[in-house]
Amino acid sequence: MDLASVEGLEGITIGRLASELAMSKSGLIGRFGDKETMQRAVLAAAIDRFIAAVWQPASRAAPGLPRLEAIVDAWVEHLRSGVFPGGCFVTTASVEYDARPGPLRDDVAAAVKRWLGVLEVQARRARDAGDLPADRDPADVAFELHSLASGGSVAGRVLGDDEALDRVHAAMRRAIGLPPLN
Amino acid sequence: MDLASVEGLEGITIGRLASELAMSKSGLIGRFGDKETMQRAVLAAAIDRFIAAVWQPASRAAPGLPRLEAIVDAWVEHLRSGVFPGGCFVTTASVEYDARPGPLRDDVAAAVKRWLGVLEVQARRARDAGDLPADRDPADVAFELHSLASGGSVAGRVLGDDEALDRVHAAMRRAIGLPPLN
DNA sequence: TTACAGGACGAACGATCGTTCTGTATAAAT
DNA sequence: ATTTATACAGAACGATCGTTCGTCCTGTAA
Repeated sequence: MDLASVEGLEGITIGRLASELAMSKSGLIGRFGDKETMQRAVLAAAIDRFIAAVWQPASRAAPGLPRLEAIVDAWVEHLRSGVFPGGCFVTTASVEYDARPGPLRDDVAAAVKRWLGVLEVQARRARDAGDLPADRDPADVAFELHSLASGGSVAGRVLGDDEALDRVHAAMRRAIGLPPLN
Repeated sequence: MDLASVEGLEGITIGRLASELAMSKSGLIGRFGDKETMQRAVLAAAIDRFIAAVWQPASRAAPGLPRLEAIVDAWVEHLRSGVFPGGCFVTTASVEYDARPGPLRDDVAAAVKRWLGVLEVQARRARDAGDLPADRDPADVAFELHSLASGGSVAGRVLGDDEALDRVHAAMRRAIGLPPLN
């Protein structure tokens, strides 16, 4: 995962990864069968880590706006933590496969769709509870949050801008009608 | 540019590009010297195309909010046009090099910084004219617009969602306080 | 004591990578 | 008309790519 977050899933090389793991190429690939299966396993592992870091703690908050706020906080904190030295894994994979059909693209799309669904459900609950404007489309809210996190973290990384994630956080809170943090 | 927008700048291969251009490998690389110089030339050409498609028409609008609106409209239209079969070039390059130092990373960072500067200037003008709230940070506005365009277009591509750019457009207009389009 | 499954190894496969060198043909300059 | 420069083809280079092969070692079951 570390290697792929920097070089991309497509940038993983059996030879290099094997030497990084102090294994032989054949010993490594024997675990998965072929490279694509290994890439899918890496992606699945990274998604699990995201869920554990963001969804799991946030799911303890009350449904609706409180949970949405908890998600946003955990999300930004996850991006800030630097668990992946190369930035958000799914964003990297999205860019890599958005124009390249195949199982990996399907896996990435499924993961993004699932996450957007989670966000949309909470946005709808928030709207039904009166915590979001009645004319606000929950799917719009979900898509906007995802776009900000994805695009913002990439821009911050390439610029080397430490304040970027603060801006992302502020924009996400603004998107769901929460007041600035301070 | 077509090839790189799909496979990424790092995914360009001298052999493949040469055969796509019906040239020999040596004939192609002879033009640039080495691969990295060629990649930088491709990136520069893509940036020129972006400027021509987005900034040039928008620069005819009055400074401040009108110009910001023109930029947003042209920007979304540029993303919609599909000039690059693999999506926004600078976003792809940002993800590829955000964790990989070198001249290409520097080029990408410089381009993003320059564009954010353009957006920030117009946001400040809009704020000074009273078209944006006085407590709204122009740099925040610039960063938010960039994040939405970048992250939103990628998400839309990987999901195969045709409405995605409409959502991006709406979110960008919302970010600068403009009313929904209809 | 034997049989066998699983994991990992080193070696090798053909293919492709980026780069370099040499030769030739065309166009420009003298 | 002759020289010079440029553009490109062709061949070859060492390196690395993903994959496959046969072999060995270890641990468990019969």
